[in-house]
Amino acid sequence: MKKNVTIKHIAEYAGVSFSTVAKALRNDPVVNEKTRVKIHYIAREFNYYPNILAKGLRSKKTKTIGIILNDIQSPFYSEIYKVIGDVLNKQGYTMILCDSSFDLELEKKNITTMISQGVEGIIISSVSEKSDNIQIILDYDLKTVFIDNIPEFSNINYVYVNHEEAASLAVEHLIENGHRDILLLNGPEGLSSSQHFLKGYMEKLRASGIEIKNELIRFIGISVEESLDTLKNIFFGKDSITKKDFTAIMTLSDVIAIGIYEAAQQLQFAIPDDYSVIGYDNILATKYLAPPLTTIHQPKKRTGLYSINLLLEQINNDSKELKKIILSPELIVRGSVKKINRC
Amino acid sequence: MKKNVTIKHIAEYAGVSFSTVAKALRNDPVVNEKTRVKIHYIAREFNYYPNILAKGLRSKKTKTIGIILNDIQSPFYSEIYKVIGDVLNKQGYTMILCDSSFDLELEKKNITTMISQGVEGIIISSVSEKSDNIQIILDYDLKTVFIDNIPEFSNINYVYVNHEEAASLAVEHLIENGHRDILLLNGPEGLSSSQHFLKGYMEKLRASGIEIKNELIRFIGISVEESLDTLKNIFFGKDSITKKDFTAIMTLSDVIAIGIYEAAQQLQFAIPDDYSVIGYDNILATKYLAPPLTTIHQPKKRTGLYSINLLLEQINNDSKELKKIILSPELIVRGSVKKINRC
DNA sequence: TTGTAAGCGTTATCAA
DNA sequence: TTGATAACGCTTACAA
Repeated sequence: MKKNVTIKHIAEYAGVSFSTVAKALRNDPVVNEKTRVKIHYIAREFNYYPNILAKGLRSKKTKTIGIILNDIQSPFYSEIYKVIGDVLNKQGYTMILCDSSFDLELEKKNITTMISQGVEGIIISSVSEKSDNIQIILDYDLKTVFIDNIPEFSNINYVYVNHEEAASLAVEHLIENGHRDILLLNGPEGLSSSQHFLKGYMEKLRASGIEIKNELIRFIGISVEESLDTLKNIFFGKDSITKKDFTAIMTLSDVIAIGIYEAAQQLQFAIPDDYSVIGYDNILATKYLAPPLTTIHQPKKRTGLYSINLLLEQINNDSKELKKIILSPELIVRGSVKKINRC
Repeated sequence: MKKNVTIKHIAEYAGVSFSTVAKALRNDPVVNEKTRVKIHYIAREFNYYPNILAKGLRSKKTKTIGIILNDIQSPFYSEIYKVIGDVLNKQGYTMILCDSSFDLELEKKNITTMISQGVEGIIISSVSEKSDNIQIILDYDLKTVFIDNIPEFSNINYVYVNHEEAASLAVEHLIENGHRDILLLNGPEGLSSSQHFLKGYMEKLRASGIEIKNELIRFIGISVEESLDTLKNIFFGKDSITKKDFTAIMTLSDVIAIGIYEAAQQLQFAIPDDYSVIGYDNILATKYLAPPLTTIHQPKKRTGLYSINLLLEQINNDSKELKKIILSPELIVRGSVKKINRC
């Protein structure tokens, strides 16, 4: 790495003191117009890059914010942080992105790293709703917006899409189409989204007078593979239920739903003729699947926008005011649910 | 933000000097085992988070690396930086992610920000192959691995998937299936990937004795929308060509191909009966589209893995050795190409 | 309008 | 084995 050009070098060359350079570079009106211009010119000539570390160390302004998610590859999250990144870029902030992979230890490491890095704030989709990790954030008084779940702490900002309502919407649509035995391919059991989703599933079923069967509720990782494996086991008789025990499948994520499409190919069943399927998230590709996936839309762009605006507002106004935003999901009817007549 | 706990606070409480604390925290064997343990204990009690800014300022080791891409939301890139992030996390590095949106000015800003942030190295998919931006990187002697294109500078590390070969593979497959009039929905004209891809397209056509028609070559943004718009214009007679002028479409990206699927829905044509389609990248969802998309696979995981390993190697060994890796794409035949008999 | 000096939280060197 | 001190590059009073 080449030795860095600092304000001292510029000062020396310009024949002024380094604090004058500092002021000139910040366009402090106190400095003479001529010297200001000259110093800017020299800085440019010398390829001067201000050292954010030094700046941050002194002023506590690092112009950096952290994003901590459980799966940065997921199209769901990437749509969210895309808009966050755009806003940040416009405001001169940089974004540190971390993946917790649904792991509390990793999440803890990510949080402490963020603190060590001196971020001005974070947006986090936490692994759990009441872990010690959240306490770390609270203790440190780190400016934070939670997304995708609602931690069980009152003094917290969040932007949340109502997963319970989403599950309710899905169950309702399935029931309207004659389904009663609905296999739920949920996310990991420890994940709060899974719990909210489960709650919506159960309550809607109960409200409709349909018996809840525990064997139809599965907690799996959010991936094509785990979804596929689950169905394989069922089809190959390695499971407590058989392929006759349900007529519809709903999932916590479109990615899991895609796993069902893969299973359909491998196990030779038809969607929606053999099983109706409803996903969740409404990621880009779902519209073009065969058949187009009926799913529950999450307002991802708004989640991103609201969360970053909330965070920036807190940072800029040093505000302590709590903001809680709950967004509603929306049913998108396409072609993966079929009306059936029960005997 | 709460006032930070520093080694000075710990030192005071422990009744030792702060430099002893520093050594103890780094497990320097020179310090007495008892004091070492005591200091670690206190640090933990006090919620001490080492200040990376100060550390970086002093030691030049920020444990941070930067990733600069043209579209962080793209499933293609996200698969790449997912593996990069995993490796980084394991090694105690953090990742700054920036989006250049195919814009040279934004890219420049991203690069200078990275430098200002004191990253130890960057992985970049540059907008162009010979911009001043690359010169900035070279001038600063910033440790860098280029991906997804090959800048026209000799002293550079890269991991590149041969786009020319990819286009060639696509054209070949189309020709084998009887197609001669192949609409190319390429990326932005200024993008080097587009140029490589174009070259492969043209050379394969030429080698096969097929006339190259310039009207069949289109440079568009990599998005569903622009792809859709292009086809709409053609269908609505707002273009120099008509819908009869081609029998197949190939694209620089699966995302563009998805735009064709959208167009098929809106404009009521059938894939592959009316048009054969070949994509590029092989992103997750393509396998489940209707019909499953025939595409050219890019080894994304390997691109990520090789590039981060290359970079880390450079950083850790302070090596100046140049490494150039070229990976080969691979044709994935699925259902979106149909054999036709020309009259 | 410009310069001086202290300090941010570390690391690293040298002395005790 | 521990402590004092300078330095990293910047911001920010305060003095000139």
